[in-house]
Amino acid sequence: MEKPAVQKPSRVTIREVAIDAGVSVAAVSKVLRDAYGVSESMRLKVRKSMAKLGYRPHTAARGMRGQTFTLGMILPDLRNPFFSDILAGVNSALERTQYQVLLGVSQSGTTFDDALVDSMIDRQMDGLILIGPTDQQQLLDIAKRKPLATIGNHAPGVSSYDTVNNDDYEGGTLAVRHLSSNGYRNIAMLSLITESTIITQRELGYRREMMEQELGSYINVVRARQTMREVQIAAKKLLEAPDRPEAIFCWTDFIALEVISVATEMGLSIPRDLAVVGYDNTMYCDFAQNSLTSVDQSGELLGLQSVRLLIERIKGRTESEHFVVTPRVVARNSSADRLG
Amino acid sequence: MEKPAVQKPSRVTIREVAIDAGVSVAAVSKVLRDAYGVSESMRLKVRKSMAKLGYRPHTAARGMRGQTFTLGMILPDLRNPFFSDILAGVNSALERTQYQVLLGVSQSGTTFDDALVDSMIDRQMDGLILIGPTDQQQLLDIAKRKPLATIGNHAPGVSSYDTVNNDDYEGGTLAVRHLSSNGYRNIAMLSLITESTIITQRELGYRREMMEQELGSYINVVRARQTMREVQIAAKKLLEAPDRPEAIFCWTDFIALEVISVATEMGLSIPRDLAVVGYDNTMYCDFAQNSLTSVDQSGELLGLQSVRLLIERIKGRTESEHFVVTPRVVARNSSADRLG
DNA sequence: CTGAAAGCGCTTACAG
DNA sequence: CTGAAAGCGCTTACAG
Repeated sequence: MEKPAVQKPSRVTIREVAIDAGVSVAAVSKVLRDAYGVSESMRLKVRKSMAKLGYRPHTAARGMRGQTFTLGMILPDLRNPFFSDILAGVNSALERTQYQVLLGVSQSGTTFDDALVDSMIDRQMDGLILIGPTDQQQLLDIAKRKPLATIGNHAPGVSSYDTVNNDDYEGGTLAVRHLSSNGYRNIAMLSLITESTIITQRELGYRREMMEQELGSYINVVRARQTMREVQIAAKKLLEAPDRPEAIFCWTDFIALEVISVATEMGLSIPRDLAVVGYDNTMYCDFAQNSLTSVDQSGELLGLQSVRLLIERIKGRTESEHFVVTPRVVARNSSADRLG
Repeated sequence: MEKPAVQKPSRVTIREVAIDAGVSVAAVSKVLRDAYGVSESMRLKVRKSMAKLGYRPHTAARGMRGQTFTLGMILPDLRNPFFSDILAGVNSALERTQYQVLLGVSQSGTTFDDALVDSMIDRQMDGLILIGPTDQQQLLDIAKRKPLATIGNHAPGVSSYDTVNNDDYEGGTLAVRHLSSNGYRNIAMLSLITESTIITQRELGYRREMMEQELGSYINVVRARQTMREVQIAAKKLLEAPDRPEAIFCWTDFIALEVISVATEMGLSIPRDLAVVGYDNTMYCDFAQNSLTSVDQSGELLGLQSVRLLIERIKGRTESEHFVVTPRVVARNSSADRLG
């Protein structure tokens, strides 16, 4: 390996701060960590020297013995604007702390990319926020190694890590109730091929509420992978069937938009010929050409809570917390009242 | 600060590998780094012990003296699916290397959030890929501290860092040429309030080609910030003017979709009453309800090249490289031929 | 309250 | 080709 071209302008270290302030290296370290056992006058002196010299703690060195004050967050992809909402919440929770969040994107399917998880642990992240996959064995293994909080993974019985979720069962219920009260009866669900507990819950909510509304004979759950091609095929199949549904409840907005696209290309009109409801209430729902009704699960709140719980756990909490927020339907034109 | 609850299962260190393999610690380090001066037999022995013990290098410790094999990438936001294309290219470039990429999101406007940049440097990232802001002074300062490559920043004269871009001037030119050849004459541009060189180039290409097509009298550049509200206001103002444009060229897809939304709500039909062209050719262009013509700048290629250049620079290259890819128009219904 | 010293897990000259 | 030793910039018991 050749010599790196980086010409380090010799970083200011804790030692130089100590000399400048006329105190010991240990003292500076204590001030840095806000540890107890330091007099006010020393604290002031040290802070002054830090500012004067432009001292910045060296994260790798801190990580060798203590914390890195870095949280790792893994997203399943970067296409779904829902993650932008979550991140907004994460950032606002981090604002007044020493922590920073660094993101990784795991392209894999039902589990997190082990290489990425390992790499975050190798980099001494203090804790992990994992979004998406719900392989319990993997999550339990990770929780053994690092403080962990998940988003989008129902595991109410787990004690070794924290979870943050919206009530997906309720979300499925609300979607059906909304469509039913707007006059739709033949309501299908376009779901995801996955082991994910959140998808399972949405499906369950859909099924139960269909029964509840005495629409049990219309229950129809079609599952597809999260690729454009597979979604198109699934949507076409639904729309070309002799008992074409009057409405389709989709597991995420992204997919709902694709369904609108397929329906439009088939000459169907939304919502006259077909109503569509999505999930996540992302910004694309608001566009007039979509005007997509969607279940809002408060991404920002989920992000905020995940950070709060994770930092608590890093600081020593050992019992688990499982935070759940109630979703709500944001009605738009794509599911307008049939009679209206 | 309380004691962290992490029960480290005592990581396998380089020392234990050395003992197991019956060699020195230095030897293991050399094998780890693929450094020269190690016999084949020793290399084999060491690798075997590493595998047997499940050794994983401790990134923070490596970072204290050498490299961390971590690249930092900063995105301006998570809403634009264009960044997903870039990341796909980044990942495929990284596939056969030891490097990993970690993402940060900087919400600020015309410069990168210094706190985020500093934090990546504090964390001993080996190099940085920065997307978006183009404050030259800031970029030059960063380049002094770390190997740097930018995406979406034209700086052909700079020698201290590398740049990767599409030819935004050509992109602006192509958009106008496409619209003009499809019969549109009164073509406005909806641009971004920014110092960004890529926006400047797109505007310049737009203006020059309008002149070239003898449409100079129609030149009209309106600038707005990247918020829904401001874009709506700007779009409405354009569409309510007495000399309403026949076509609007938007600086990114995202904004183009919002223009379609505003136009649709005003009762205008796309493309009969208004043609729209976007930029980035993101996946949302394909939806039938959008069917948005867009300038494709090959995000994947940009991501790939940025990694290639950055790693070269980390390995010691000091002259700069400025990679430019030629964009192309992907025509869809939103700009269909007026006569057709 | 304050500080000297050991040590975190590596890499890097430097001898051999 | 191989290894002993110093050191990267911090934190952590442990004395004082």
